[in-house]
Amino acid sequence: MKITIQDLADHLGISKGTVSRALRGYADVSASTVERVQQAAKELGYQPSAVAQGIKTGLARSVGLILLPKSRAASRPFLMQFINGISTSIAKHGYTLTVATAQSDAEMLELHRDLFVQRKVDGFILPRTMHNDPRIQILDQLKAPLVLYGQTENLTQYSWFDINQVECFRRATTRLLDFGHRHLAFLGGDAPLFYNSLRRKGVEFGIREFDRGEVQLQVFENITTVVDGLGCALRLLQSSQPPTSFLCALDLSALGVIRAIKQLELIPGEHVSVIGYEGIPEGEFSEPSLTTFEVDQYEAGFQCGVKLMQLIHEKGVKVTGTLTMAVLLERGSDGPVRFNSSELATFIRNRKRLLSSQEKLHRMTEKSLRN
Amino acid sequence: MKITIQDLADHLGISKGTVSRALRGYADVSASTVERVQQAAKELGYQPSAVAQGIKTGLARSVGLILLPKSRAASRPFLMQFINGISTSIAKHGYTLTVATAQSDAEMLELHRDLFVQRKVDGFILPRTMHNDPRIQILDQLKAPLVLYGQTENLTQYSWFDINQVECFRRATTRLLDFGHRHLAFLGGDAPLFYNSLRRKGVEFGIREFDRGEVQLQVFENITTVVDGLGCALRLLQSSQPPTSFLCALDLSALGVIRAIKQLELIPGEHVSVIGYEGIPEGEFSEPSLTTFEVDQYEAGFQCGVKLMQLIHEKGVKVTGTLTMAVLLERGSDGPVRFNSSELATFIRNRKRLLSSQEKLHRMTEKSLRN
DNA sequence: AAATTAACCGAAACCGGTTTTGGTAATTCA
DNA sequence: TGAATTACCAAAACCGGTTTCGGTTAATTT
Repeated sequence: MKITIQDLADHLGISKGTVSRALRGYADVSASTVERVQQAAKELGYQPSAVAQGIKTGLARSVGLILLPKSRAASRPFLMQFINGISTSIAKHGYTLTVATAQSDAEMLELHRDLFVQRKVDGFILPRTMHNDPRIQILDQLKAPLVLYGQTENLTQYSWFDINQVECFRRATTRLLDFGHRHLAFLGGDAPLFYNSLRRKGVEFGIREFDRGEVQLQVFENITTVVDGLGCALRLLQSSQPPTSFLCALDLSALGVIRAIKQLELIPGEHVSVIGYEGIPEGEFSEPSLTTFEVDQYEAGFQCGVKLMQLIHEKGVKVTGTLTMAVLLERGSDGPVRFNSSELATFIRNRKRLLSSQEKLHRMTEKSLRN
Repeated sequence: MKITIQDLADHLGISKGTVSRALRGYADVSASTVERVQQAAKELGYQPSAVAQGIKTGLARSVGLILLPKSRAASRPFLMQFINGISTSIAKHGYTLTVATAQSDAEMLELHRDLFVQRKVDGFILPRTMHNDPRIQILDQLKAPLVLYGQTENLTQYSWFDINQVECFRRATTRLLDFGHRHLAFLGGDAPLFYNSLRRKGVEFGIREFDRGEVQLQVFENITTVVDGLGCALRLLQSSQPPTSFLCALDLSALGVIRAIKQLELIPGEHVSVIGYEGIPEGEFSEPSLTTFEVDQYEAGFQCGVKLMQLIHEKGVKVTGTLTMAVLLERGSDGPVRFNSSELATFIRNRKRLLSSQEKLHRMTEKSLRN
């Protein structure tokens, strides 16, 4: 059925060793033979079996990416472009991407081990790095090449790629402080993931640089979805000391915050400011559009792929870490402070009280417009 | 470094053939030997190399999924759960998923051919089926096992899985007609993809069943993003014969339509109805929430995986097609017709004219509330 | 012209498994 | 008790490649 190297050799009347050497570009094959072999390979559609090649070279020519779909919120938006980036960079080396999913942390670790021990993959890309990431420990034992997308402890031992999230959130914070905000809330994401502490650290740096004692910061964690952000912001805004601005670790929660602000009949970007992070498409079309940092997920995947190829192919190569910046998209959800926290609290209280009368007015307007 | 079957055999003092037969469950190995081998394998952490196994069996134990990231809009939301479904079902057979991305249609075809000829994958899952899908033609030539996610021509020759989209859109249409709508717009998606004609057909069936001559349908295609839907709906609603309801082939465009309705100061679900398809998370939290059909992408991936495993392993197995239903989520974006098309047109015209005065009124309300 | 050297290629070993073949020892049957 | 099975396992062949080794022929050097 499928044509093998022996078929090709028989067809040409030469030995399969010579065919192999001709195709691999060895010097001890005459130019005319190389030409004949290449020609025949093309005509007969011969391509060497990656499986058979792998047995001798010890390489599967595939890299592993293992996903945990239960952590749905954060991994969904970035997946396609990240995969695209990885796939594109490793394809240059004849590599493909093996994607597997695990339903639990334990299964995830098992999968990493099994895929490598069974030689289904030659190395791994680890997204969503955690504190003391258990994947790293296992793969270290197996001496499996790996590249982190994200940072963690003992970074000098690994190749990694990441966005400088500390700097992003420092800038975002400075921006809000420059706008005159003095009551900030930081809505963190998945607490066990390393990014979360980086982003919080950025906020704290920004405040520390600036602080003359009058800045208030409230910190929350595990706010990962629109609903989380909505609920958290509703609660905070109706407290006695509401924040006048929100720094959100994730765009999704930022969109929830915007929704909360609107639900309270306030204007996001005027009465309350919001800044997100990630650059998901929905942020562009929300009302107002979301001020956020746009992360190039394609580039992230691409760089991770490049680094992994280096680790696998260039022996003795040193590990490398790369830190890049995300782009701040200055859009409509933040701006100069209008009220301080106390004023905002009063405003919100009054508004609530008058909501019914406003509703009534609204209805009247509606009615008058109807004909 | 890595332990091989020979290492294990040496360690046990038996031949590697016996080790292999013991692990594969052959009958001509004594129970005690099987026990010893399994024990030692576990202790030494031996797992056979999938690469080496593959050379004899001719199988790579991997299935291919090739994505076209340029068609970003439609493939993004469904990817994670679809991959999860595939991966979960094929993992039961020791299979993994090989994901690759192509930047053009030509590259996509090449990739399919190469991955199969190089034995990197044993078969393919083809999402987003097209009319006369060129992938099928190529894979047929190679006799590569394949499963379609979606339908196409000559369906009896292939295994496939799909949602009964004709029925979904027939029901959606009937629903709107029962609500009293008589002016419908169908915003189709990617025209070359097969799903698009199915969904349109469903709409047409629904109308034909019902029609007493008074139903008007406008059909559009290639409305695949929020922006597309927004633009299209804005234009239609401001025409002289605006539709009172929108059937959208994609949730994303439906969200755009909702936005357009709100931009015209109309209330979605009251003044104008919208129904989407796919069940993306954003639809749950839009205002109003989107009435749509929820597609179980995990299940789709799972079934595609199951069918592909059948094709690969059970020789002489017949191809099978499966059609399931999506669940209609009756939410807030549709409802009984309030105005007919002419009335709606008038209403929108008046509203536009009065927009400035309403704005003024609004501002006054704002002001009065501020203190 | 003889001796080297270079060019080229076939043969064989090898990679890590699976599967077939064949042989020995123990058991069962006549 | 001898013959025929049966149980078990070692050895070898095989899968489809890669790579090493060694030999033949032609070209170059002395």
